[in-house]
Amino acid sequence: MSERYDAKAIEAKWQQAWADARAWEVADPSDLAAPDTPKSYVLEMLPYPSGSLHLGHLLVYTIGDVATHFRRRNGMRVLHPMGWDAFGLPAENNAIARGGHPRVTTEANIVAIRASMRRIGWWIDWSRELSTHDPAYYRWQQWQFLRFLERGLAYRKGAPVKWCPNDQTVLANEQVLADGTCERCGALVESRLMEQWFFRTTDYAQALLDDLETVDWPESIKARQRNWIGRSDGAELVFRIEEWDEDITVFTTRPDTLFGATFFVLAPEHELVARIDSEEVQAYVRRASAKKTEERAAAEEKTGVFTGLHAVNPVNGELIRVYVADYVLTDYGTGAIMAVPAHDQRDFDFARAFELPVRQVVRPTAGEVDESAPYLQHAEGETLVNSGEFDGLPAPEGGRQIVERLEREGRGRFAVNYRLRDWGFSRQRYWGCPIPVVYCDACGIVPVPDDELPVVLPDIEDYKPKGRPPLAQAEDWVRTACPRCGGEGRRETETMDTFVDSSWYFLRYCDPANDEAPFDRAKVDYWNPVDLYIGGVDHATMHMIYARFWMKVLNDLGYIGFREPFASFFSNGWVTSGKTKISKRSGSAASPDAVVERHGADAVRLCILFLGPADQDMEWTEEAAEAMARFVRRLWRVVNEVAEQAPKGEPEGGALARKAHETIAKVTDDVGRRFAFNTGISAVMELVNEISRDPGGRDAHFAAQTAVSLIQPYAPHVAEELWQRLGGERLWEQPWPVADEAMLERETIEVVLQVNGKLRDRVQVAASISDDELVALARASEKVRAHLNGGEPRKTIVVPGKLVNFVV
RNA sequence: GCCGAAGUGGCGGAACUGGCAGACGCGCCGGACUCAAAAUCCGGUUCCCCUCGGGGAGUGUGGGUUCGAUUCCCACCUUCGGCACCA
Repeated sequence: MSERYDAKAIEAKWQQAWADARAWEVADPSDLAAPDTPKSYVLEMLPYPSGSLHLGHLLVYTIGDVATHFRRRNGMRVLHPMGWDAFGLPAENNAIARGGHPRVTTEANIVAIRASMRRIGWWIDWSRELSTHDPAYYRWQQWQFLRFLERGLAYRKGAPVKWCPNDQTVLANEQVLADGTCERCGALVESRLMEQWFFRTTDYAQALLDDLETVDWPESIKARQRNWIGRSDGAELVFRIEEWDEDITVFTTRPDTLFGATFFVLAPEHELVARIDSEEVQAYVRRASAKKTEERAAAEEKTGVFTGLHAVNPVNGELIRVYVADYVLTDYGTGAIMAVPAHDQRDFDFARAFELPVRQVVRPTAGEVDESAPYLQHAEGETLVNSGEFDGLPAPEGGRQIVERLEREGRGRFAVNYRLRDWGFSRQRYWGCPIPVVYCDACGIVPVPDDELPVVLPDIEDYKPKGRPPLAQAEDWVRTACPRCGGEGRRETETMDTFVDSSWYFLRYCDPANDEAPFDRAKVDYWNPVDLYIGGVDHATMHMIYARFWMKVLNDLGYIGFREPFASFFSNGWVTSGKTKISKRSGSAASPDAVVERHGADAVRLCILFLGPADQDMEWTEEAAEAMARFVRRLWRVVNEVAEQAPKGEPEGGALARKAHETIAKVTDDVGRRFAFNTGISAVMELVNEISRDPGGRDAHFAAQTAVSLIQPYAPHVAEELWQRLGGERLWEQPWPVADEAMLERETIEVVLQVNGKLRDRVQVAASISDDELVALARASEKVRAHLNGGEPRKTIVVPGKLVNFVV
């Protein structure tokens, strides 16, 4: 009998061996321009060190780790680094609530998480570790910001912004959830007019949309980004306000309905509305702005007020009434619309409430028109009516011709509108990267010179925002000489959104110690784009859009040679542990530390991937962890038996050897191409079951070596130990096994014999059998003959290697 | 409303380009080893009929293509996720 399996001892032993060999570090090739081996950059989204590791981390980093091992052993130079998204609100709020500097708590968390990660045995190149709160890192972020600023890609403007009253800071649009609450804390977000820093993401809206075609991402993630960018094709049309003789542009996707515009609406926040000298109008505007965005959308009845003004329809000169109504949004399109109640539900509702005319201008070619609802179709089958010279044209064509005419008259043009808006990135909080500018009364906004970077975040006493950013307390820090005129200047007291930190961190891993530039272009161009990016869907529209935007800018500025950061993306599922019974012994809920302590790292790594497909949500259960611990023990026992009993040497090509080769083919496909980790593990379990039937027998040694080698990416420690017991050395350096195709061909295969599609018999035949021989063999089968009833088949279907089917 | 994903045993889930549906695991049932229990090992486990051999039904529903459909096509139902007074 072999000795008891001791996970803790084996895992510690091999982790020490790898550390001694510095096995997990990866060097750049000696010639970056002509690399010796293919590279692969495997990256998971960097963790936020606000607490300790959780089961979600366990999944993400184990997926990346398995991919890392697999690619490494397939002869690739694999970069698999780790870093810390250290800035951000939770650390700061925690500091406010419990005292202590956010840096202290954050760094303590990093120490703990790093220890957990090492205990799990992830194959991470710790020599490239970075943290976003390190001045050596954010120095270069400030440097890049200044390059953006020079090109006008970072700018300041006063704009209505989303304000979280709980976190006392501005939020980016992406950080506000659909129900109008803060993505971080859940508080209802307000709208405020504030001076803010923005990045010009809208300049890149079309590129962000187009380049989605070039990346290998799940369709659902691409769809979310398309949705978020929200391209609409239509036209901008110019209406004149008759009383003021002033032009207002509207955006519409339905220029074909222009003759049906029977009134005109301005958003309450539209700049012209403030100039309307009417107490009734201004009272309405005040009421509307008091309402939350959410209430506005939920309102059953359309509300609004007539301004007394009239707009001139550019296509026919018709005068229509101008209303102010809050169903028109200020931040989409131009904040003004032409209202076509006959063909738009919202305009129809408003027209009903205010008894405005409804004029149908698009008719279906066949069928009756229902006057009680707007007619919304817009296709070749629909034709224009009541539209002057354009009558009878198909709707889309009519729309084109209307815009073309207005274009000639200077009253319109084809236009594209995006839902995407510029990224507001300044935050009125302490724990973030300082924005390196100085305000000077004489010179305005003055960038801090490159050689004075980094602008280091100063220590302060109280992190709580009190109507001004907490950094304003650091008066000695704020007061500084203007870099341009030397006069009195004040430093920017707002900090950057943490999404800036995570927009380029994957570049820094390629050259983490560089103190002369953010990175060396040759190194970054060698490793990037990231070949496999792994993370949660929750970052599909924030981080993943910002990082793409950042790369496009860096490419345009000539700092990098690629435009997309993430060539392929794997979106991992959520892990829950709701139903897990908390063990009385451990006394704590399912945390990676606790489950690793109970079951060992190998079992836990296997378990998280065996629970189900890694891109779907899953539930962690103690039963599942026990099951995988059981498998590891079984593997241990079976392989040890093989090591003691089975003859070594070349495989003899028996059934077990064949099974081993089949398993190689299956696992290679599952890990390498399909990311089907659960079925890959199943295949190895199946092989181990086979071996256990006769652990001293023919081919058992080879089969055991194969099983151990294949399970190595999942359970590297036990695999290493067992490999050694089977007589091998340094499994981590062994090439990934290759299925012997010739053997798979050589052996016999099972062929299914059918009559009329029904299974009648099975025969084992040589894989090399010819179709004719196979058919003859099938005819000879008594079971088949019984169903042929002595007759001749009408048709014979042969699927090579699979079946013969006689149709009678 | 628009966009996306998914419906398979008691459960998690397999079935890669149309070819033995239910791999692998959990749970359950039976057995071995134990004074006993735990652990471990062996066998069984979609449902319904059947005396053994076996037969019939079956992958959300209804059609279709095909010798053959979980897989392809059409229509529908349900669930989950994203976006949305977006002009």
